[in-house]
Amino acid sequence: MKIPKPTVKRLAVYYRCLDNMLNEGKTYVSSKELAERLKIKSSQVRKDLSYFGEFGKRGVGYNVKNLIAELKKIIGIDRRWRVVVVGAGNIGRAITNYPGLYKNRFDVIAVFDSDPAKIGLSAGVAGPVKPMSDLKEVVSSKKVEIGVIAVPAEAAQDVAEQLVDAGVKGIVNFAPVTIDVSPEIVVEDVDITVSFKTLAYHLRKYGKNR
Amino acid sequence: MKIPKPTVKRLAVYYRCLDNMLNEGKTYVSSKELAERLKIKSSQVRKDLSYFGEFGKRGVGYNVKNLIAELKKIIGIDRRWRVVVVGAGNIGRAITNYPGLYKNRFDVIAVFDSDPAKIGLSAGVAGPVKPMSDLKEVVSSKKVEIGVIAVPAEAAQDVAEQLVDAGVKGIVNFAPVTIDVSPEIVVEDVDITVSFKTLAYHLRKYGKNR
DNA sequence: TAGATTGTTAATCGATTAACAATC
DNA sequence: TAGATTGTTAATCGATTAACAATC
Repeated sequence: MKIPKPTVKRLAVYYRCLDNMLNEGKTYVSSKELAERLKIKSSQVRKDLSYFGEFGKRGVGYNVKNLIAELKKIIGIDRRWRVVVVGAGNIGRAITNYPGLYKNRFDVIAVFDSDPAKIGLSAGVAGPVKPMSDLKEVVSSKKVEIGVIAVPAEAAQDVAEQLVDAGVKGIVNFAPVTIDVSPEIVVEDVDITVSFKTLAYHLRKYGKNR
Repeated sequence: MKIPKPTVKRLAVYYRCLDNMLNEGKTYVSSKELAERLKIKSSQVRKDLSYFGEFGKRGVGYNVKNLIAELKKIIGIDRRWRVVVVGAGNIGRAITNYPGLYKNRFDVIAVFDSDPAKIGLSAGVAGPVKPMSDLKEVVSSKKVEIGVIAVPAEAAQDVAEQLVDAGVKGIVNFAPVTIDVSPEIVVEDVDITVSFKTLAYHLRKYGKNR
């Protein structure tokens, strides 16, 4: 069955929300409660989940722990993923040491940079920064599936090609350019400034109406 | 006229792409070229722009410089915005020192943290980390419009309330919880792990088909 | 049983796309 | 003029929502 793209994004949101609810001590939750917390409709929640199976009990709701476990399987985080980061600048280092990534089962196992001055500097959890010449060896020997591009726009395409050549299957691209790779590689683009710009757009609009 | 939400997001994408094209020395661009670069349809580009005016010349295309200027006005970045960051951890520091933010006309003017051990440490471009007790004074005296939440989930709601109380009009929330503020405050949620999870979902799916 | 909530259908709503007259 | 590309309409496609029978 074809899954709507927005549904896939929301699965991660449900997972996060349920995790918070579990911490609050909730054992059961209804689609209504979940929807209210996320400011969406309860029928949306039920529809999204229904693409993947029947996880609730009529009249009762969903068992929080159980639904979390099911979502882990659906999202693909019932296992750990190995990640390398290219670029030891602000973004690269923040990603590498972001506890939320490890918590969500992504292990950054190495950080690379082309700047000789940065090689050997500590990159926190991922040990010292490694030279680009080590990339291929590390990716293949450690069976790394995901590469993160955290370099300036000019270098992004070249880094993308090196990552693909080294053998990663997916790329998270923080560089502000569209990269061009073969279609079997999954690419997720993240532009940190987009949310600020969207905010500016809405703030401006509100201002105009006053 | 009602503007589709996806259109607003794409405006920022067009802006970024045109900026890259300008750097490549392009003076005119057609909707076809822009669309190919972004892997969308040319009619989508034209439709999106048509909500805001007529910016092209039939038979010729769009003047790159001119379209950039128009998009700046539409998005709301024909002026600079003042930003404060709360949380001097990995994410807070990366946001503060991210050159792309400054380039896109967002000025981080101060960083705050509740941890006494972090007060006074350098936060790069924004000077030393300030205590939360200074937040209200700084926001009002410097006329700050945007607040960034870069604290752990548990502290996010409290920080959101302090930011609103201090007078910000919009919030970019990096904490992995939905925050609850009065509806005239514009909130953009950013979850860094979502793109990794979406990647995991697609990688898993591809694997299954093999 | 009575009350609650699921899973699913069908209707509605919103976004994308093709097509083409207008016009540079 | 001939060729190209816009701006816009109308058709299509996809996502959300309301409604309700099923059932815990």
